[in-house]
Amino acid sequence: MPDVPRVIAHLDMDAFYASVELLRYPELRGLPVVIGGGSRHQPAWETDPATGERRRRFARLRDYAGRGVATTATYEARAFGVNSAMGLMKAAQLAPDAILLPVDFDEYRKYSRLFKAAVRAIAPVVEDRGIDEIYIDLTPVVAARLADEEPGADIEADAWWCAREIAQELKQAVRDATGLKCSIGLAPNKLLAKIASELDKPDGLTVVAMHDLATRIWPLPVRKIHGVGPKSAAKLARLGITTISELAAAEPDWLIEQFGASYGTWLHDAAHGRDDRPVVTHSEPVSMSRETTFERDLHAVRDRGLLSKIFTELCVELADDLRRKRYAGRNIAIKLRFEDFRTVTRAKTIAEPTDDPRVIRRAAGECLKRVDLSRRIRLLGVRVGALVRSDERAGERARHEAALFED
DNA sequence: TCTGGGGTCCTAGGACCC
DNA sequence: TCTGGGGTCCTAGGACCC
Repeated sequence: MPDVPRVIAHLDMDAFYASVELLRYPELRGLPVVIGGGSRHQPAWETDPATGERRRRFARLRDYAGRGVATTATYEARAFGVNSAMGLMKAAQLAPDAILLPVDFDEYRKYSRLFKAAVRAIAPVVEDRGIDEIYIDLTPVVAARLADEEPGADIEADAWWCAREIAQELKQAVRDATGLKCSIGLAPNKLLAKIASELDKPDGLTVVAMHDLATRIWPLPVRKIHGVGPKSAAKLARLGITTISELAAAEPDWLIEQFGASYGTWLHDAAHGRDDRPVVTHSEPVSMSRETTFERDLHAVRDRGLLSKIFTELCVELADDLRRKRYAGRNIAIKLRFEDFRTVTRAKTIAEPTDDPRVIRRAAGECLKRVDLSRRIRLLGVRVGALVRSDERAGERARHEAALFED
């Protein structure tokens, strides 16, 4: 095998949920469509009184009332300023005539499996980054294809050319398998690949090599770095840094002073495009949770019965999730969000991992007793952490019991 | 008429043990 | 009487991501 440079791809599905919905409702193509909210705005069939024609009736954003947010929007809706995570009430002000569709995760997961399988058939080293994006290590694929390269050839240039061809094949394979478009970024590492995939959305294919850093990456705002969120961006702005080039020019020692050793060092490396994280093909879950925001804020005393019912339901759903996926956990935690949006958590570690709804409910109930409940509550959540596989747990018990009889 | 739901990782501080 | 340092486990909160 020739010694090819490391080539990482980041593949991001374009407006994923919205695009899946357009496969189902092609008549909505070209219109502003927003996905989000509950399930009460399901499209319904109706008959046109004039023509007798059967057609679907879709909910409009202006008719929405509630606390939901937009999960995705088509590019036509984004043109009105609607973004994901925006409250639907606010989105309705910007685009009252936009179509509103409920989220259907089962359907999106189906398409997620399809596109990931299509990619793995070509390039098997894939890291899952949620339902609609993945990292792919193309290095072995490139190396295999350049195996016959003559010595002395420009391997570096050929590798990037080859990677671009593979990326084109990946886009076509995803399209064939799902009917959906994606954007791919190619770079020497995950950090740059992630930024690259966003540079030419939708349906993009962008290569960012190290020598493109100053021209393609440095002019961008710091917020484009995956790991710089609203808080850090605001703090950097207060310090006079808004672009990645300004961040790259900052003294590492000064960044460490401002942001601590770990984050400060990382910021400096990120601005210089340095990142050696591997593409991780397998990972185990750390925690599972269920939470719900109420339609109206609930009071611990006045709404006690309803609150208790919802609390138990969350525990039952969570236990079902754990059992279905064959996990159990020792750390039981609750989360509350109050009417003023302040969030508190309480946790309790129990002796043995559990997936039993009653055990979870009891431990969670004990956590709840440690919270001051004088304010009204808008969200309640339950989480189980410190997970182990249920089948391993049986093995662990057996080993533990066997150990008791040793010596 | 503000602000979902499901996650990961990090930090700081306290308890406890050696 | 005063005074150790390291390691592990745990909790609570927060930043960030999709």
